[in-house]
Amino acid sequence: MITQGPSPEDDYGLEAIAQHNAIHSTEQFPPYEEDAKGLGIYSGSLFHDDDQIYVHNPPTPRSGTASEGVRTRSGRSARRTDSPFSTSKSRVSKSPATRSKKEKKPSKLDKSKTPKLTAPLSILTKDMDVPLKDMDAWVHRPAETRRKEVEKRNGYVTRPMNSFMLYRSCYAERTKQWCLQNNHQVVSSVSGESWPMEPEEVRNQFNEWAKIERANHAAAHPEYKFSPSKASNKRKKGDFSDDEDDASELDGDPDGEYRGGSRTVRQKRLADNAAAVAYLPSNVGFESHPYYGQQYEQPQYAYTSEPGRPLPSNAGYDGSGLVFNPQTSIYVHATMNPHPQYNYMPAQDVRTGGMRVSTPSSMNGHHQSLGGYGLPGNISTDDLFASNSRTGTPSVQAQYNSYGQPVYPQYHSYTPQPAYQSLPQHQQQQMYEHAQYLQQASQPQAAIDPALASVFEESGNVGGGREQSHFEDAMGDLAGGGEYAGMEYFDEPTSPNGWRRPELGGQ
DNA sequence: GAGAATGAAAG
DNA sequence: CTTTCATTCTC
Repeated sequence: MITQGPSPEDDYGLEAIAQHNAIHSTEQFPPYEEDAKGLGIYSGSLFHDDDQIYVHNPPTPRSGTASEGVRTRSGRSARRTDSPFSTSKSRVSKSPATRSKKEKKPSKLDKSKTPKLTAPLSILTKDMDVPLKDMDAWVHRPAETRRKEVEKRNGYVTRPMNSFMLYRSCYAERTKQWCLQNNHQVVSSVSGESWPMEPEEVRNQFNEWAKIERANHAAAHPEYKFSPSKASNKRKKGDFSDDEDDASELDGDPDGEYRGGSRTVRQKRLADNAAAVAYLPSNVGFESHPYYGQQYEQPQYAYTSEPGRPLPSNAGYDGSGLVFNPQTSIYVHATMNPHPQYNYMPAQDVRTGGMRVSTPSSMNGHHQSLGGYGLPGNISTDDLFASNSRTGTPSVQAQYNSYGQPVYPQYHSYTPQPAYQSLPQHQQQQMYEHAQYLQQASQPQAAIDPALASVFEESGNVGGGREQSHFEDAMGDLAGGGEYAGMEYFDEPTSPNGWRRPELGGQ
């Protein structure tokens, strides 16, 4: 991260926006050298929230000596996203003394392949024709489908994807297109960089999906238990006990010889999943159910999870806040918002008076409006049609996937105003400014005059004739080494995304 | 408990 | 190999 990159003088024509950012960011922050080209993500758009200004603070590996959080296997310091759904007790503190291993991994990935993003992928790729993967449909795959996948893998049960994996998968195609390469190392890298930049609502949405995915995965494979292989033998060749022990504890399934040692399915520890199974209907078999016939017609997504409030007879919920639909044997959505104070979107879809929802993902308790971020789901038809008329795209109609769920092409552009209508004046202003900055950050060219952004959009330069790749556009100063100009990183952010008030002198 | 290790996708 | 996060294993 801190690595002194080539520090090229060429700034890919991003001087304008860089200066713009610098103007805003250097006022209250010690000016870094990299600031000029730092392309501070949100630096210019100090995000106001009730008189509080938040600054996105990417991790600073060097400075974060106190407690910089988790480190990945590769030694990189993991960003603190503070997943609201993390069941594990914050694995936050990382003792500074424990740098026994490699403090930092050089990362063989070529630096030139790790572009510095100016905005999250949800913004950068919002106008691309490449459709996003319908993660909502994915996480709602019926158990039957899931079991077929297992059979296809010769009985191997994979782990459910976590929020980031879902995110990465969702944007993989667009990311590849955006970077103009098929290297998934790059996709992962870019996704990893984009993930902490994503707005709260976006990450919350993927956290929701991850939660749903986990629940449906557990429902489809009640006997599954994650059991990582003890193949730490690779490293500690010393304590090479044996992996035959694992074989002994196997339930004796015939199909277990494929992947070395890794037994992911154990029948013995059903108790561990008892909590998850407890609220399941007795007929967990559910092979004969037509999955999504009426699932989304039913109003169970309007339920709240207030403890004392009974749920309708056709729904139940567990401690995780997911609603289980017995008719489909599928978990639908979470009903609780663990961090409501971080939502700057209204609790209801103000565009529709909270009445209409387009996809189940918007049926959760959050009622987030993510259409602007190009996420599948949460896109009202109003947005689609409005965008349709704006962009001139041929009829944008909801199509349905094999699960009977609507899948919307992502033709719409970010039109934040409609979502703000019913908000208080000051909130409208906040969100508008925030959106404007994101919009601007996604289009460095438009930094000359943000008003021209719409012209850019409608000029139809998205799909075909782009002479220069986004990849290069967004490649910032590599010398920055991952630091955003004038930013401070707090090890204990006041919000899950690392946003925090800079306060006065701060640090 | 903390920290290390694994594995989810994918080409 | 590459990413973050969830989970389990190991001291």
